[in-house]
Parts: sequence; structure tokens; C-alpha cells
Amino acid sequence: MEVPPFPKPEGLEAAMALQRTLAQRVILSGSLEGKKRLAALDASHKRGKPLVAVALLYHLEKGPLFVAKGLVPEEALFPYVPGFLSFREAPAYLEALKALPEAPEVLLVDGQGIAHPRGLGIASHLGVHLDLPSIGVAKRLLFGRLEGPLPQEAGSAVRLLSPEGRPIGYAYRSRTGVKPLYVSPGHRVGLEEALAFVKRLPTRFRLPEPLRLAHLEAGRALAALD
DNA sequence: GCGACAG
DNA sequence: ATCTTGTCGC
Repeated sequence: MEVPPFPKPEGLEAAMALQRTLAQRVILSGSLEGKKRLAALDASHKRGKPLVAVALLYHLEKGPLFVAKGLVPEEALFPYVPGFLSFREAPAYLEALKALPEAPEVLLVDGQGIAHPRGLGIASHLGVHLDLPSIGVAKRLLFGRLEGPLPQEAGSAVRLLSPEGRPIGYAYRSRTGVKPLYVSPGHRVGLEEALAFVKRLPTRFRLPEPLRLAHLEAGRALAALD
């Protein structure tokens, strides 16, 4: 698919300013009805090696269709700073997306959507950059708090609230007894619609299958480098 | 000053 | 994310 160049900010000040600008372009409405082709994005990295990103094209009815990879040399990587993950990982994701035979209708990203200090987690950043609907699925919380207790039963969810009390996503129990996932809209999708979309993905273990497979592929690709 | 802190 | 030993549980 076609991918616009991704500007690299000089430092955290510039990165923060860019986040504030792009956050204004995030659209928090839209349904994903009828959208069946998604790209699941995950990355893997080891010191002294390039960052490996995987974009796994997945069809809701046909399953996995294609695995594309993107590499960024360690020397070229933005440092990891909580709140600035997209500047580190997005360039590798975009390389992987370039290698897809067709554009996905939805991006499913390992990380936050709008549940972020400035409203622009990596899922939102990629969604705005590519003008695609996107959803963030994170394994840990970065920003916000749960509205109440989250039941142990698979399928239960409670809203994620910003410090001001605005809903920014959900804590979601994908399987009974597992730690919750944190689902937040990235771009061009509503809060409830984002959760509904994730809920209808096949989930054998904690992570929805598309993301779990992307994670496995990224790990394999990293191990295969040497 | 203290705690929190995606991947 | 990775590193890292044993350990608990399905």
C-alpha cells in the first residue's frame, strides 16, 4: 500500500508539539460495520539488532492472509520514552505496511489509541498518518483509570476514564482469569465500536488471534536475523 | 518531592 | 521490548 513519509522530530519538545497538533485531527466516530480486512501490527526488538515490525493482513472470515515485515536499524531508532512510543516504532510499521499487497480497512495496533496523555497513542498516530480507522489494544495501562471493578468473566469490560472523567477506552477481559487488555479507539472509530470490533475477533488466548499471530511472527523474524 | 510510566 | 530460573497450573 501507499505510505507517506514519517517525519522524525528532533527531540521530545518537538515530538510533543507534533502530538498535540495531530491529536486535533483524531476523529472519534465511525462504525466498522462490514470491514473485514485488518492489519495487526506488532514489533520485536533486541539490543544490537534492528527493530522488527510485522503487519499481518487478516480477514475476519478467511483468517491470516499475508505477513509483511519492516526493519529499522537500531542506530536510527528514536529512544523509548513512555508517551512517545510511536516515534520509535511507527517507522518500522510503515515499512511493513508498504510491503502489503493491498491496504487494510482497519489497523489493530499493539499499544494505546487515545488513552494517552496527549490523546495520541501509537494507534491514533498511525491512523491519522494513514487516514485509516485504527484501534489500540494494549497489554498494560499508560494513562487513565478504570471506572470500576472489572469482573473476572470473559467478555466483561469497564470504561477507562481520563483524569477529568472523560471516557477514553475500555479495560477488557478477553478470557476468564487473564489480565485485562486496554482497548481504545485510534482514529475514525467510536469508543463502543472499537470495543465491539475487538470483541468479535477470535481469541484463543489473552490476545486476539491477529495480534497474537503478528507477535509470534515478529519474534520469529527477529530470531531469524542472525 | 513522590509515584507512574504503552513497547 | 529484552534479560532471566524456577515454578505453578491446565
